[in-house]
Amino acid sequence: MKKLDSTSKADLPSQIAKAIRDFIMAGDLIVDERLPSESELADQFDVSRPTVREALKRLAAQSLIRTQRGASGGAFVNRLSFEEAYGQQITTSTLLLSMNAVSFETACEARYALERACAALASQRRTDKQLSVMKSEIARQADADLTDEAFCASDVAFHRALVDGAGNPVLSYQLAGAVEAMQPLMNMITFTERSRATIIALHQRILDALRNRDAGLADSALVDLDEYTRSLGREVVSKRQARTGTTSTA
Amino acid sequence: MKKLDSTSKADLPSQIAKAIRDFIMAGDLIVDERLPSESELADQFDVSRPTVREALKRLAAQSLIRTQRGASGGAFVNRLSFEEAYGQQITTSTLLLSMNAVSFETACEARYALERACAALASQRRTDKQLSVMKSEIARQADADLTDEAFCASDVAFHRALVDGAGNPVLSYQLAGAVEAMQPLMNMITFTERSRATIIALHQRILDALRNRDAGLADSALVDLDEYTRSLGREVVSKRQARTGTTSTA
DNA sequence: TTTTTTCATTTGTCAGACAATTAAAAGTCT
DNA sequence: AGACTTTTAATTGTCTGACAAATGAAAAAA
Repeated sequence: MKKLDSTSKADLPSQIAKAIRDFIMAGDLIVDERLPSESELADQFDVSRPTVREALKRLAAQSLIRTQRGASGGAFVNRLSFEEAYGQQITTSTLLLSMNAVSFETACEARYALERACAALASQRRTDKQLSVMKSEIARQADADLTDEAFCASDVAFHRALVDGAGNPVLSYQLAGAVEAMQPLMNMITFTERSRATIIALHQRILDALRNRDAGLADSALVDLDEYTRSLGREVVSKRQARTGTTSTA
Repeated sequence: MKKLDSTSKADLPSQIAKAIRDFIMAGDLIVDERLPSESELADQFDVSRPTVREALKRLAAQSLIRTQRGASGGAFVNRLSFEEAYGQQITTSTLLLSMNAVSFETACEARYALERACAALASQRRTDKQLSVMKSEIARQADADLTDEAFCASDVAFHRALVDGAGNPVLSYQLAGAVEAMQPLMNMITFTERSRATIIALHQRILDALRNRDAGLADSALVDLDEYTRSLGREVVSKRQARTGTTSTA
């Protein structure tokens, strides 16, 4: 049924995990189907149960399977939900950004490039509900008592509504990772009263454009927001360099 | 140092993995730093070594750590490469598309929306090397003996060069997942001689536009390619429905 | 000093055991 | 018969202990 490559130098759990993963991805195991028990798998692959367990844990870490204890328990092929996929994407993106020292400029550019693509679609398809979410987030952002973190969170919610306005779950999924992963970077930026007002005004321009289904205005507002966000980032970086003399970009 | 939430109902390896992952993501463990040995971790978390091992395997499955045997071996924080991130993104995206029955239309729309965003940047930044890659892929696609799979692979290579032309690794990373994940769907489409010629002509238009740094022409060529790809998809779906009477969208 | 050997450390794998959980089967009462 | 309770078997979760394999470092020999 399943076979291992005995010539491979990879450790056994990896090989077993790969074999099962290939099985699932090829469609030989469908969603909610039960895998053989750990003991049976151990027999099939001719390894011990702990080895099989490690392989299953690897798959569980990727949300490919879920396990259940009990009489009719076992490992089941998991229907990957968009939510779980978000989580993984965010984890991966966050690490990529933090470890590969992607510059704020690069991350910003990618984010707004994707958002502009969404805005073009959203200007056609946005629902009233999404407009009202954006409106209420703008109202929240105007609260002077808001902490920087809360301001950023509201910002994320606003942009999320914008992205969802495109009505394309694949785009929402792709972008969610980028936006969320950028939040630690965004949090490092200090939002003065003046910069908050500027951002809110730009948000309002985006909202108005979407309300009027004007893709061109939405795009130009996003371009301006892109440029403004980058200038804020540059400011923070230069200030820090002046203060510490470091050249880190992370 | 590290603590577990004893009130959580999640299994121990999950909690341990989360604790270590949070440690890494917070920057308390930097790249290439060595984690305590499995025995030491077992003592710290007050669990047995196999339990720790399962936790480490989960992290290894996410490419967060790598392990090495031997005297000075152990688990080390892994520098997540874009390549590894690609792999994970592709796995996740493929499963999402295959299991959540995203329609061909939706996937197509997302893909070309992202590509158009890249093309705008690529028209400014593309290098001669990327242009030559695109040119040679077009030449390959003109070979009538090419199998459909090889044609698709060449198509992916062409679009990859286009995306890389944007010079933004974050965008490349985001899009790689979408494009690769769509390949199984694309492979299902039968490419007639006529459709191949049409696609090649559109590729040529894109190449010419990028060569002349004309963002507008590149965009309109991609819009046309988007529309043409979707029409091919609709054709295949309607033919299949007529033949089998199924209404599946996957 | 250079090479070889030995050794301690660490992960990889295994075997076996017991606990916790759960659904189904068996039993019991009305 | 039907509803409820108890038992039971299956399965994963976790632990203990052990040995193999790899590997770098220290010790010994040339």
